[in-house]
Amino acid sequence: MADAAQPVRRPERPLRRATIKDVADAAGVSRSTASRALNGRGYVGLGIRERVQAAAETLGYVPDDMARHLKERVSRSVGVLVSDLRTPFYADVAAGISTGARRRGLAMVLGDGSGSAVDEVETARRFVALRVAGVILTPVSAQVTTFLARQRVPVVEVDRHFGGGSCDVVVVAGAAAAGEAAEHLLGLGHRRIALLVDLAGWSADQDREAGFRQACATAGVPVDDSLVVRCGPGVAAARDRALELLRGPGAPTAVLTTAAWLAEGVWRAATDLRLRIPDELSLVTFDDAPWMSLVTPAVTAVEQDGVRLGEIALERLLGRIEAPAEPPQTVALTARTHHRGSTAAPPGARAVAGGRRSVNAVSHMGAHAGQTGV
Amino acid sequence: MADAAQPVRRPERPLRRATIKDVADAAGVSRSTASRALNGRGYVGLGIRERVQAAAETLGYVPDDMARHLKERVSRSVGVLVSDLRTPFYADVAAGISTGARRRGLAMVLGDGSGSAVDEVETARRFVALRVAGVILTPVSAQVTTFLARQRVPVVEVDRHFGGGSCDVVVVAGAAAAGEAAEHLLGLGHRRIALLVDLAGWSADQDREAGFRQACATAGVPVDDSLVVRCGPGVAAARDRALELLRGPGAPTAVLTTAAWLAEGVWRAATDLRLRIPDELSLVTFDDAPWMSLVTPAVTAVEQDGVRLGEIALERLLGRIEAPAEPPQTVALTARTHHRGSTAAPPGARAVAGGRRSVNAVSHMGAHAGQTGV
DNA sequence: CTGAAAGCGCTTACAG
DNA sequence: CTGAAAGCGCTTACAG
Repeated sequence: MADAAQPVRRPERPLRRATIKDVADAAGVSRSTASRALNGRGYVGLGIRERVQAAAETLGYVPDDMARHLKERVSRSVGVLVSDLRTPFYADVAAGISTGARRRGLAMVLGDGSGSAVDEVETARRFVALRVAGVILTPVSAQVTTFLARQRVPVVEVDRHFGGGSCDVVVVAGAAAAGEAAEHLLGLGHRRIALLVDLAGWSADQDREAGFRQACATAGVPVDDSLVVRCGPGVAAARDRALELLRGPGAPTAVLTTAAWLAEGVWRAATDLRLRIPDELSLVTFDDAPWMSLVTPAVTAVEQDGVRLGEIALERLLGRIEAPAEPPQTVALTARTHHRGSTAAPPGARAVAGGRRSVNAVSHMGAHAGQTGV
Repeated sequence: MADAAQPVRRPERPLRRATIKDVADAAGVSRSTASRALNGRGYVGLGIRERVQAAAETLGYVPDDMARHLKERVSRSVGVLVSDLRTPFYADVAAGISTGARRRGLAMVLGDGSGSAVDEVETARRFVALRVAGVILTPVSAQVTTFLARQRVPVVEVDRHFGGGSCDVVVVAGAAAAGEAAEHLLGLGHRRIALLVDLAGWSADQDREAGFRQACATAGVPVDDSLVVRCGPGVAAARDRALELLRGPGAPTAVLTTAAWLAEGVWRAATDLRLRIPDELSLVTFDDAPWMSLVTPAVTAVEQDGVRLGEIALERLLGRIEAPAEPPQTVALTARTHHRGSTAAPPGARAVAGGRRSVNAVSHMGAHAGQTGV
């Protein structure tokens, strides 16, 4: 009996999280009024707003987005799916999206791929279950984009594309940058230039290869297909392939790589072979990484601004959400090249150049010399 | 009239996403039965399950997690808040959490701090609004943890701690590693060893400083406080401070840094000053980065396995969610040091060592020589 | 074994 | 200006 008479002790911090009903009760109003007072829509009596806000504050009330979303049918989150967060480029993309999302009060749900297409779709399914407003991804196959399209979820593909023009795409203008890199090397007098691309065969690498070949064709220099090598994944694999390449009889005098890890493989291989850069081997790469400006000589690199790519992708996604019916857009960012010390005329250029060109002539022609050969 | 007689054309892909009611209707059962058939709980008639699943498949049905969560009162997502995704260490932590989360079917909601405590709390509030099951963070202040604790959200602090033992913590055993690094340098004969730490003053850096001082004390070598320098944020700031330090009259013969970007600053400063490493300056750092094994000489570094840290943090969080009342735990990972070429005896060691020690004696004593001085 | 009903937390017409 | 009611999509006792 005594027990029954005791008032139930309300724990100071209830295990149950405060709901709008708690806030309404504390403020002495209805749930409707509390809701209106809190989110500022609709009329609310003088002084009521303050009272409700104070109650919310006291109770540490944080509205449940799930419930709100359920009612309002809108989402305040975006899904992001990148290949591998441990790769700085992808981390930068995620960082760019994150910054924009924070500014707009959006939550970012992030998944990183295991590389498998099936896992990607599984992650995308979680995004759909979470009812994200849209998805930004660096696709490893067409499957995710197709799945998401079927679910009517707006999609933006970053860095490479699989959708075949069926969704928005944000990339780096790789063909142009690869062309300029090739022209630079051709201008220095290189005739045997190797191109190392990711075995995965992303569209980004296809673009760059096309730009490379175009520049060579324009300069009238035939491309030796044995010098276009696909390798990966991972630095170790790249190093092995580079070792084969550089040690062979028809070794190139210059290498262009399409990713930082490919350049790292070449760098390590060159170190292994005691090949001096740039005297014996010139190196240019896509994807500027911190180490490239720390080593000696520093490596000439095409910067791909992942952060900017992410920011733009988010803008595109938001634009798409606003206007779902508009035709898909492809945004191509111009890449910036950091010219550093890893390129020079090929060894024995004076002799090899023969009737074509003297070393001095070459050096006067500058980065775009290759084009004068048209 | 004719119009009214026309059957309404159902769009092939309705704009409205399929709900469980659509699935139930298509399968000719009630919503309750459809729900049971789909999630495997409760009885369901023979053949019914298959029929419902087929209907779900056809309609591309993906259950709404928000609604499910609202009803079940459970969350299938975790919040992660790191300082800056562009810093490889934090990206690694996020990657480790992501991998574990994917395996467990959890979504990861990721925010990266703007560095400001206020923004951090704002992001944490979004996590609470999303009703995440728990939060893992690299805190910049005690505020977030306090806020989250008040909201009864389980928290794990990674890399550093502010909670004062009020929440779970997963860190690298920094004091021990710093002590070993100091012993290594002392063993080589260095007496003027600088310590560069992050100006931010994280607990991680405090630990390392303590380990460093302890090792020096044990070896009977007084620490010159002007050699303990706090700098940041950013490589440029670190480089400037390193320049001052290395150019001064009482310049150190060795430097220990607590982060990759600090080491980068020192490396650049040394390059600026044409200081030869390791002959004129020894360098040891925390936070192994790719460039450290690419430069010449390669840099001796204490590896902090961010990925592993993330994996363990997630495990701890899940453990905490299971057992909310258990006392908080601190997990300290032993750090692994990669000994490379950036350390050597100090310049003029033979002369300077004087009555104390000969260079040869030192080199025979190995990495732990410092301790023999006790 | 199945389905009608209740309810998770919220917001929004709508009636007063 | 306010509050009762409906309803977002889902699941789970519970009655049949």
